[in-house]
Amino acid sequence: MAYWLFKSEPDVFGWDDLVARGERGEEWDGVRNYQARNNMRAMKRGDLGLFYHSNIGKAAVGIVEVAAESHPDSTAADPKWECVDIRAVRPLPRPVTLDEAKAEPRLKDMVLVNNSRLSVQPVSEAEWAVILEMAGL
DNA sequence: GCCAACGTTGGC
DNA sequence: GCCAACGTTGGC
Repeated sequence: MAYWLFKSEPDVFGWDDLVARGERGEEWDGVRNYQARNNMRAMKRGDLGLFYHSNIGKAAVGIVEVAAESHPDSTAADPKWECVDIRAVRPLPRPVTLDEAKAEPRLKDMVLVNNSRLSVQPVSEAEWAVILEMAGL
C-alpha cells in the first residue's frame, strides 16, 4: 500500500465537491506534468491519499482512496496524459495546515514542504502516520 | 498582486 | 544538447 497527496484549489474543486461525488469518485483529470502523471501511474486501486487545499486553507483536509487505476485523461487530446479516479473516504477530524507540517521536524523531508508546486505527490508511510496523528486520528 | 521556483519550449 | 525565455503554480 502506497500513500499519496492530491492538491486542489478549493475554488475550483474542493473536498466538499469530492464528497458530493460519492462512491463513484472523480477523475483526477487536467494534470499536465510528467512527475505528477508518473505518480498517478504508480498508484494501485485502494491506495490512500491526502486531499490538500492549496491557496485557500493550505491544509490537508481529508483522506481519499484510489478508486480506479491510471487511464487516459478524458480531457486530454494526447493519450500520453493519464489520470486515476479518487473518492472521498473520510474528512480529517482536524485539518493539518502547511504551517504545521513545516513546523514538524518529522515532516522536514515531505514533498509538500519542499516542493509545494508538484500537484500529485508521494507520501512516505512514516509521513502518513505523522499527518494522521496530527489530524487527530 | 507579487515574485520565487520550477517545468517546458525552442533557437542555436 | 545546452540554455535563455517564457508560462504556470502557489506561498506570501
